[in-house]
Amino acid sequence: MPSRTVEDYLKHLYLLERGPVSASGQVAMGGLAVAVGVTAGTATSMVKSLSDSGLVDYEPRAGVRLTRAGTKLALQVLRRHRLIELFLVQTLGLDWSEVHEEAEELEHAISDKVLEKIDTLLGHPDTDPHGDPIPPSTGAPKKEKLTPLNACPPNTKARIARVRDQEPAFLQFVDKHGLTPGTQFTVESHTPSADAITVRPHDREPVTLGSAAAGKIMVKVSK
Amino acid sequence: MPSRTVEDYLKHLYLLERGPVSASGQVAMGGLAVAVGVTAGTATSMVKSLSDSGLVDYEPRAGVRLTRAGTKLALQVLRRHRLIELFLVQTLGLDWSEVHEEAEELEHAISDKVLEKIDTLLGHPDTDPHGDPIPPSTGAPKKEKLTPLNACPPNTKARIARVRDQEPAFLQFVDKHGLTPGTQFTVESHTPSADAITVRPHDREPVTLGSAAAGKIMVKVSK
DNA sequence: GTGTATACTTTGATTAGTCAAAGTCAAGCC
DNA sequence: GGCTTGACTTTGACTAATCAAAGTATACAC
Repeated sequence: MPSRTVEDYLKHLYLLERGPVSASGQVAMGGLAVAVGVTAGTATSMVKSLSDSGLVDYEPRAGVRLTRAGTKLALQVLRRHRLIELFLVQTLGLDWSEVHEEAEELEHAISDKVLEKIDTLLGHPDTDPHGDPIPPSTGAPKKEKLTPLNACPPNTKARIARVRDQEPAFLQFVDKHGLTPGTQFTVESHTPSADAITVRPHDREPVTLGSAAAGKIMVKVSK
Repeated sequence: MPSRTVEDYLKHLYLLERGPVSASGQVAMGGLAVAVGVTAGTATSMVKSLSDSGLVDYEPRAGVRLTRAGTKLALQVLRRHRLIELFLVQTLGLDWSEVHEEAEELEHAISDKVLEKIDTLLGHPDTDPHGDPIPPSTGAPKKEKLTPLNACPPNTKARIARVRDQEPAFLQFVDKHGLTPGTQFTVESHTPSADAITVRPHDREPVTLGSAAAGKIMVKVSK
């Protein structure tokens, strides 16, 4: 049974590997250290020990990459995290802006038995409240082709699929303007020079976002 | 925020203080070490540090006792533990024989916010699935006057109030014969020389228990 | 090509929690 | 009163995880 520390490193490695910043598939030590919230030296020594356990491939000064075994464990952690988030929102009625924090703790404490009960109770969902895919109990999550909102030209009709940020303030903003996953909307205008994009969610007032914010919102364009 | 180790020591100290074996109110180091599952030396050094934090009073070679602050923390842990147990049984449908183990982990991971949501969802219950009182969010649990089943003479009519054991096998036995908290029953016979007591739960077949087993079942005698 | 900034690694120290084994105290027994 | 026994405490060592600071490598700039 890996320690919660190990689980955290693996989880963040997985997210960084598939994240927007990943170029070569190798994750830089600096980025990992920031993600996990430790100093660079700590990350180096921990990665060496993960490497000894066969969970990552590590090339000094080049970067880290999860092995198959490491990826499998990371997906299990992510599954727990995301099912817990959804459970907290749907069953216990917490606000979606606060469940990420809660799940950070619970993901290391919950047993498989309880997790599968939750999965059943929720009807085997495949995304969490932020639209992030919930990995199945074995294997990798299926990936959908999504477009960042800041890449959508005017008049695009699409559906919010995913909000890639866990900042409570941002999530509350998104919620307030009806941009939660599942919402249909139309791009009203997009002015790259002004760094702004205006969208009108279905049945709602239009809202204008800066490009950085819009980049965190992934959408599924209607055919 | 106390570590989970500290929480565990405090919780066990509380249970030992009120437990059947407590004579002077002071808890012996040996008993504490066994309860927490560490060696005696470890218990000694941990208790010294709890004493430095003002959570216990410690007299070397005499024993330990929770301070007011320590008791308060212990009650918070116990509240979490017992609410989680009930939640796992009622909301997620786990078997009562297995929830103790699950709650041992979750009690250290759950936030106050989530706990209060659970409390509300369950309708502010005051006992857990084993009949153990759930301490209120502040203050001590109110205590009910209960009698151990092995102290009941024949023809006593009573209600099962509490089952003081967490062994899955015992709990499954109790469940199978309908001796769960809340059940009304009559004592059919009690033969101290044979160390046996036979009870008939309402609407069920009679069942015979040894004195040790019966001593773990606390009942509320009908007036 | 040499130099320097930046990213990374190494080193040494620290903390929490643990165990095994050696040491000490106190109670009761002869 | 001295001895033994068992409970407790002390000591020394270990592991996992961490940081700060010193050391090293690489890439890029010129």
